[in-house]
Amino acid sequence: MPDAKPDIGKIFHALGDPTRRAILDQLVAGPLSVSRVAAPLSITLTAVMQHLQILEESGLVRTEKTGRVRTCRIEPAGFSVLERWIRDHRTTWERRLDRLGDLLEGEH
Amino acid sequence: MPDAKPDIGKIFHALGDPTRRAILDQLVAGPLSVSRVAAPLSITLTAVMQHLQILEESGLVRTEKTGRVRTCRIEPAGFSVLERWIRDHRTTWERRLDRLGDLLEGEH
DNA sequence: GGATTACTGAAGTTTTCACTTGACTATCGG
DNA sequence: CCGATAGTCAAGTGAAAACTTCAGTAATCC
Repeated sequence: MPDAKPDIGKIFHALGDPTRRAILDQLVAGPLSVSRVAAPLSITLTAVMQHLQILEESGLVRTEKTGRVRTCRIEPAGFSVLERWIRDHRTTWERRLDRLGDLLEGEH
Repeated sequence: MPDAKPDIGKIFHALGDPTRRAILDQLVAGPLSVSRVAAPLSITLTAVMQHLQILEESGLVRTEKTGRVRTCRIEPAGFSVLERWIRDHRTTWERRLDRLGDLLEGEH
């Protein structure tokens, strides 16, 4: 099972860590092998793999192994989930703020 | 100091916890006192306060005490920071995907 | 003013997280 | 085939996170 169901909690948790955000920033420039992802980070390869696993489980990254090298790339679908969550929540409270606005306007 | 500087790491961390997302969902319907926020959650008032503090430090929520009751409300500015982060990152990798598309097109 | 309400503060506990070490497996190059 | 390369597995460590309990304090109610 390559990636899991889109769970907004996992996505936020994944993005909560600065190292994982740094990994994403690297991958934005194009797919990379695990060692290449690890190179600029001052932590062990193992730690990087653990981060990649969390990113993959969140649906933000997809990885694929060919031969002995595992290639990691951004999974845009994961970000769509995130975007949708924010859009939904924002419109909800904007509606609420609008109602509040109407209320205040009716007051004077 | 009511709220801190917008730190995307703090925001993601705050949103990573299901209880805190539940609190936000409540506040979307309008401002509430701490006890009212705590009522539907099966944890202690103290725990709720700790969550509220994290939410406030992330800039997603603003609280204000009048008399003996502290009122909590959503802080839309916090969400703007989040929105901007996503938009920025999304456009970055969309540009990358476009370049990739051009590349493939030029190949055959 | 005494009880109640609404929160606050300071511990202490348990779980989860980020990270390491060290041993191990599976390719690839010569 | 042999050695280097690329990644994987299984524990273990230390610190941070999410809770709890319990003892305050400060407003409000009667």
